[in-house]
Amino acid sequence: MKTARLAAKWRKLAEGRCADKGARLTPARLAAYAEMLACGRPLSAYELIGLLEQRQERKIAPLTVYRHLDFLMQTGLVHRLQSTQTFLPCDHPDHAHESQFLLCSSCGHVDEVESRGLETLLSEIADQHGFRPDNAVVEVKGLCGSCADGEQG
Amino acid sequence: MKTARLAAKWRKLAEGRCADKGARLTPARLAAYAEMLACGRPLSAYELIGLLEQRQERKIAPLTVYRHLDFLMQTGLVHRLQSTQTFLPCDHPDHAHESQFLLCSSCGHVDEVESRGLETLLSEIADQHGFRPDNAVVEVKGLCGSCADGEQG
DNA sequence: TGTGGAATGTTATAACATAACATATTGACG
DNA sequence: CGTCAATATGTTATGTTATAACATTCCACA
Repeated sequence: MKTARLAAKWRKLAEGRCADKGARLTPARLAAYAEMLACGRPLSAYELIGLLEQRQERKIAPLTVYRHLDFLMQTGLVHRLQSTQTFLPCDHPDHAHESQFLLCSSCGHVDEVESRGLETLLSEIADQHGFRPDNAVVEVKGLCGSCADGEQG
Repeated sequence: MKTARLAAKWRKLAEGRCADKGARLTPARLAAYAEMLACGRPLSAYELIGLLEQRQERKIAPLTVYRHLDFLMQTGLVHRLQSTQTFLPCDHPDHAHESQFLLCSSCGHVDEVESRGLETLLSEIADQHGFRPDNAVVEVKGLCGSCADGEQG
């Protein structure tokens, strides 16, 4: 199968993550992951299908790609952005974590950040409401540094 | 038009919000809003269509309802939950604000909370990354008080 | 009372996601 | 090695969410 090139470092990390869980990082799954890494921006499932079809010169059913995405999310290699219905490779695949995202509405760039402080505060807020939190979606829309600069000088 | 009953208090608030913006709270828009308030839980657009069709005994095109939802969101009367693709009437329609949500994955109940502290922290985090925030999606999934209690005694 | 902007109606289609079932691949184990 | 069970993939169809393009109606205001 013809796949996007994937730096050895990322591949090692991905294989490590899967091995930990007894999960199989098959060629098809790796191909989807590599394509996402190569792209460098969030992709919708159907954009990803398009890229993979182009690369592999064959039809791929949506379900196939959704299954790969589910797998990659379960292993923590990929995140889903709820506010744009897109998927993004994790920026810190070397450890499990909750993430927060800064989405630039101008250039589409997404920054993945980790703030223990924010997670703590969210827990406290939940607690105040008698709520037992499981996981939190935090997606901030705005302008990234470059776009904000460009806008006013 | 046959619409769900809407407490005078909410109606006043809604009319006030619209008047402020020179927006017209038409019967159809009011009907959609009333139906959502009457329901008491988040609704998908198509669920709302179903309820309205039942109430009014006629077909309603998706686009119609999406337009009403867009209007209600612009006026701040309704929020959209990104992680479930559903819509929920605002719990504090008497003032503009950013909201955070606690979504119970067991009973479906959603609590809308406001935390200035959280908003401040999000701003700080954005600032640290040279990001200029516009608005933030914060949706915490977990178990509400009743469901958490029920689960373990 | 006409007229222009806002709102709604109508039809069609795009975009996102999963169901149900068949087949193939893998790996553990006798 | 063979075979069985589990996992992964393929195929077809369908369900769900959302918008496009254009016609018509409503309503405030000159």
